[in-house]
Amino acid sequence: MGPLTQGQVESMPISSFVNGQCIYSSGERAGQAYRVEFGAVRVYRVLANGRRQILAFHFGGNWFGLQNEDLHRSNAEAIGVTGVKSVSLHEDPLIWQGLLPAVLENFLSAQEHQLVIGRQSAVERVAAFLLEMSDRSGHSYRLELSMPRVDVADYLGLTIETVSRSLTKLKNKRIINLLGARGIEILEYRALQNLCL
Amino acid sequence: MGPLTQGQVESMPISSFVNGQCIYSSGERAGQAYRVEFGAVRVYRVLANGRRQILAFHFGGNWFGLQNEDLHRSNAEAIGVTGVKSVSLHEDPLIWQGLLPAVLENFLSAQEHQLVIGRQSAVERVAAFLLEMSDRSGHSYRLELSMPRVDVADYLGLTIETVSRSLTKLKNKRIINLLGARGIEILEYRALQNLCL
DNA sequence: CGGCATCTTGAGCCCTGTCAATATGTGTGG
DNA sequence: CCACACATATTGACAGGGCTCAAGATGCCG
Repeated sequence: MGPLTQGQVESMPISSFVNGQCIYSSGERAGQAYRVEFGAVRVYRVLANGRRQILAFHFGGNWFGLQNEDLHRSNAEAIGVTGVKSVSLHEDPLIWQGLLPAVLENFLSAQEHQLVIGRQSAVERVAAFLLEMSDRSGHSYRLELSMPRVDVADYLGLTIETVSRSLTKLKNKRIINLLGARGIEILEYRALQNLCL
Repeated sequence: MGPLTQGQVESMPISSFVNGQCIYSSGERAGQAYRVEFGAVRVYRVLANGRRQILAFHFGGNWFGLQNEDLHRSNAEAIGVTGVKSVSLHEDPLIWQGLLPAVLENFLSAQEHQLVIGRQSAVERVAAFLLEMSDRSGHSYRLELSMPRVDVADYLGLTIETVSRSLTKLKNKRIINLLGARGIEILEYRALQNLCL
């Protein structure tokens, strides 16, 4: 991803996390950039009343935790067994050059997601989510979601019940198939795309 | 903002735009970074069915249009009479160094906004919006919104009717006062903050 | 002062959240 | 390999917040 950081990152050891383990949390001192090696990561924020919004999911190769400020404003947790490499942002100011593409990518994803949660209905959001997951796992038609329904809901700004109902609707329309609790089979890729228009 | 770009930008001429005029639009060739000199800018995307989501508002000093890809994915329009300076991103690759803080700032704003449109009710969104506008105009208690209701609605993922009703609710609670169509007087700053928790 | 855009208010409905019960799946220990 | 227990997911009934459609009010500019 970042050409300049390539060597510096590759030489770092992998930190391993178990399911649900915190990688960093809000209020902590920042100063590291992280890259997922295996597994998955959720980055989220919580409102005072307990409502949670997942800002992004990160999978193998994705960078996260990129920020200038000294304190973290969000939390990052492992989803399942997860490996992460990290580099310090303070030591070498030039490190940012290599990370810029990653920052822009994260920024673009955030904007993309604004559109989904701002202007789409429940089924449309779920459809968009399935497409995103499919695309990020190499456009595969069969995939295992790495996160539970709660995470999907908090990512899409919905409740787990609505997510579940939306999935059922898509299943009844023969657009997808549900394989167990986490498995998804996409039967009509185009139909999903049409829902996101 | 960007120390390295300071000189290069200052020497650029100001391009002027009238209300509603397009600065760039989706599909166009990118390659410029823009900075608002006076006036305001809305950056938005439109879904195929016509639904619009405003991703961000930009005011004096704010950078926008920052992206790596060759094509724009969003539209930028002037709100009122607006002046903009721009620098080319291709000529000098080092230009990005100075722009990095601006990118991170835009990224952070996008995340902040995800929380608002993902997990807050109508009144809460409007309250958050008023606070944002107040903060960005120097924490003033009296302000003139530079954009019409439809822009506020498309920014917050609501309809103009709901925005209007939410403002009325805040007025009835003596938290704000409405001064004409665009004027806002904040009576209870803390009350607004409490709504956004 | 008149005309038009913008904003507000009202009535009704639908989508999604809430609360509650049931079902499914997973992992552990016998 | 099965039984049990717990976590996770689905389904149902109901209520409420926000959207839609429609009318009226306000403000702005010529």
